[in-house]
Amino acid sequence: MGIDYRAELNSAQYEAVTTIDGPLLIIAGAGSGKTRVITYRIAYMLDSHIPQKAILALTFTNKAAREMWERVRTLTGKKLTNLTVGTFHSFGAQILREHIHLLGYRPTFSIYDTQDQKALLKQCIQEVGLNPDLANISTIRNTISAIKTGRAVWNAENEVYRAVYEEYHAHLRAYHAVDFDDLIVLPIRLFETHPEVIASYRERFRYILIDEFQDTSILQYHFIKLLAEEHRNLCVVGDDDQSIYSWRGANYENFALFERDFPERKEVKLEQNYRSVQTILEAANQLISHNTNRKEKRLWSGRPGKTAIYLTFPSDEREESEYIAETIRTVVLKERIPYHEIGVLVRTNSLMTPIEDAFLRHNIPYKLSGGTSFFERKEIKDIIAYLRVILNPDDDVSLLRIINTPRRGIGRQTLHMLGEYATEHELSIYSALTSLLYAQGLPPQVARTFDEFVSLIEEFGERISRRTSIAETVRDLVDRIDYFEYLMQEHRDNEKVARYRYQNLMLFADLIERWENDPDNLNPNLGAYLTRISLITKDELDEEDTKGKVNLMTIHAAKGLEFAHVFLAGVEDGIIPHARALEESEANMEEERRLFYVAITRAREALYLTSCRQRRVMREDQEQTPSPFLEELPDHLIETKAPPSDLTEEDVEDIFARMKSRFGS
DNA sequence: TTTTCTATCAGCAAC
DNA sequence: TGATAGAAAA
Repeated sequence: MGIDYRAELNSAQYEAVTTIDGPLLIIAGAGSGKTRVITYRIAYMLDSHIPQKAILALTFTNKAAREMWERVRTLTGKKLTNLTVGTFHSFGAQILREHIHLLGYRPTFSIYDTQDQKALLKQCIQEVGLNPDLANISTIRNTISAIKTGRAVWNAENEVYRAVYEEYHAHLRAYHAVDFDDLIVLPIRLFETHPEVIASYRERFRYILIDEFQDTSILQYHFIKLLAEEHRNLCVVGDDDQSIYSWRGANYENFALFERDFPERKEVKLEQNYRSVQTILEAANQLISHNTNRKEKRLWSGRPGKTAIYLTFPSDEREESEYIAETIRTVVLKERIPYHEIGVLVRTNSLMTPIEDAFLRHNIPYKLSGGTSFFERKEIKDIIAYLRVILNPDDDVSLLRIINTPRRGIGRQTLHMLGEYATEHELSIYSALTSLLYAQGLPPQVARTFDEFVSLIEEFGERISRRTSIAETVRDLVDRIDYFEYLMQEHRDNEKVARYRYQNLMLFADLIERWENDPDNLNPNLGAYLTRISLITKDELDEEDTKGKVNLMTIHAAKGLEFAHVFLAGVEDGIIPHARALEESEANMEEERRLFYVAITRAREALYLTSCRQRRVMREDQEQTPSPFLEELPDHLIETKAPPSDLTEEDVEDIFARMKSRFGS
C-alpha cells in the first residue's frame, strides 16, 4: 500500500517531492503546504530505498522537528529509529557531546543562554576595565553574537568591545561552557580541524534537508555546506518573504550563496495557497510587493471570501482589548469558531498584558506563548544551576548563581576574595573553594560554610554518577538546601507566591521523571537532559491543554501556525514597524514589513486589525499614529468598523482621512 | 560582613 | 513591572 504521490500533491509539490538527487531550492510561499512537501519528500526517499540513517533534516524549533518526525511516521507507518530530524542547535550539541574533547572541552560542558551570557559579560567588563558608559550589556552581547555568526566584522565602532570578547571566550573555555552560537561555531571548527570527523558525517548523511532556510545564518550556511558539498544532495526550503529573524543572525543572502555554490540546482516555487481566502492573500501580496530584492511570487488560493479584513481605531489599549474580547465572544457564539482556532498576535510581549486582562474579565480561555518560559523561571533556573555545577563544577556562572542561594552567608566580600584567589591561581571558583579549604587558612566560620557547600556538590555529584533517578535527586536536592524555606523568606508578604514557586519545582521534578521513564529515550543521563532543556522551545511543554483556548502570542512565535480568525493588535507606527528596529537601521523597515506579512498570512478566514489612537507606554499616555503599513493594503479589501464605543462613523472616517493625508497615498 | 530596604532606571523579537 | 545599585539595619 504505497503512497500515490501524483494524486496527493499538486504538480509543483510533486516535483519538489520527487527531485531527491542533487541540490534543490524550494521556494515555499506562506500556506503552500510546505510541511506536507517535506514529509512526503522524506517518505519518497524512504520509498526509493534510501536508508533512514543517510537522511538529515534540520529545522529551527524542536516543535517543528517533532511534528515533522511524527508526520513522516504516520505517513509511512514505519518505525523511524535511524532518521535524524532535529534543530541546528540540537544537532550541533549532539556533535559536540561526541567530539568536543578533541577541542579540549569536557563532554559535560554547560550551555549558556542569554541570561548566563550577560552574567558572564558583566564580569568580563569589569575585568578588562571597559568604560561603564560604553558597557550596555545587551549591546555587547549582540555585537559578540553578530561577530560570531558572521553578520558583522570588527570595525572602528565596535573595536572597543574586542577585549571583552576575548575575555568572554577565555572564560567560557575555562568553564567548559559554550553559548548558543558555539553550538554551530565549534562543530565547524571541529570539521575544519579534524578531517576524519567531517568525513564520517559526510559518509553517513548523504541526503540533507533544511527547513526555514531564510532563517539560517551565514555560519549555519557554512555548516550545511561543509556537510553537503561532497554528495550535493541538499534540499533547502524557505520563503524569503518570511525572513523575520535577522537580529538572530538570519541572512537571506543565503539564497544567493546557495545559488552560487550549487549552480546545478533545480528550483521549485510553491505559490498555491491552501490556507487563506483570496482577500487576505491579495492584501498580503500587495503589502509585500513594497519590498525590494525579493523572489517574485504571487500567492493565490481562489478561495472566495466576503470582506475578511476589518480595521478599527480604539481610543486606547483598554478599549482595544475590550473590542478583541467581545469580538471573540461573538465569533465563537455566532460562527461556531472554536477558541483554539483564534489567534491574537502582537508585536511585543508587553502588549499582551491588557489583552490578558480583558480575557480574564470576559472569561475567555487563552494560552500564552512566548514571554518567560517555564525553564526561565527563577526557581527553575536556580535548580538547573545546581545541576550544572554538580555535573560541571568549573561552571563559574552557574556556581555564582547558587553559591549564596539560598543564603549561606557568602556575601560580596567573601565572593570578591574568592574571585581574586581564583584569578591569581588560574582556578575556577569551585577549585578555589576546595583549594582554600585544603590550605586551612580560613576563619572557622567561613571554612565551615565552604565545606558544607563543597560536600553538598560532591555528594550529589556522586549520586548522579551512580545513575540514580535524576528526578529523585532533584527532589532530595530541593529538600536538602531547604529551598522552600528560602522561598518563604523571600516572599514573607505573600505565602501564596512561595507555594506556587515550590509547586513549579515539583512539576519540574515530575517532568524529569517523565523524560527519564520515556521508553524512546535511549540515554537518560543528566548531561543529555540539561542539553535538552537549554534548547527547548517555549511551546513544547503544554501542547495537550491547548484545545479550547485562544492563542495569544507574538508575531514571531506565530510563524508556521495558522488560525481561522486572526487579531493583530497595536497596528501603530512605532510598534509595527517598531521604533527601535528602525533606529538600528533603515533597512529594518523591510523586515518589519515581512513581520506584518507573516502576521496577516496566519489567517484563514478573517483578519481583525486594531490601531489605538492613544496608548499608555511606560506610565505615560502617548498619542499614536496608525501603522504606515495600513496604507499599503488595498482599500477596497478593508472594512473599517466602528469600535464598540460611542465613536461615530464620522469619527472613524475622519481618522482614516487624517491618516491618509499624513502618509500621502 | 551580610541582609534588607528603598530609589531609580529601562523595557523588541528568542534558539 | 522588574531588575539593580546603593544605603541602612542586623
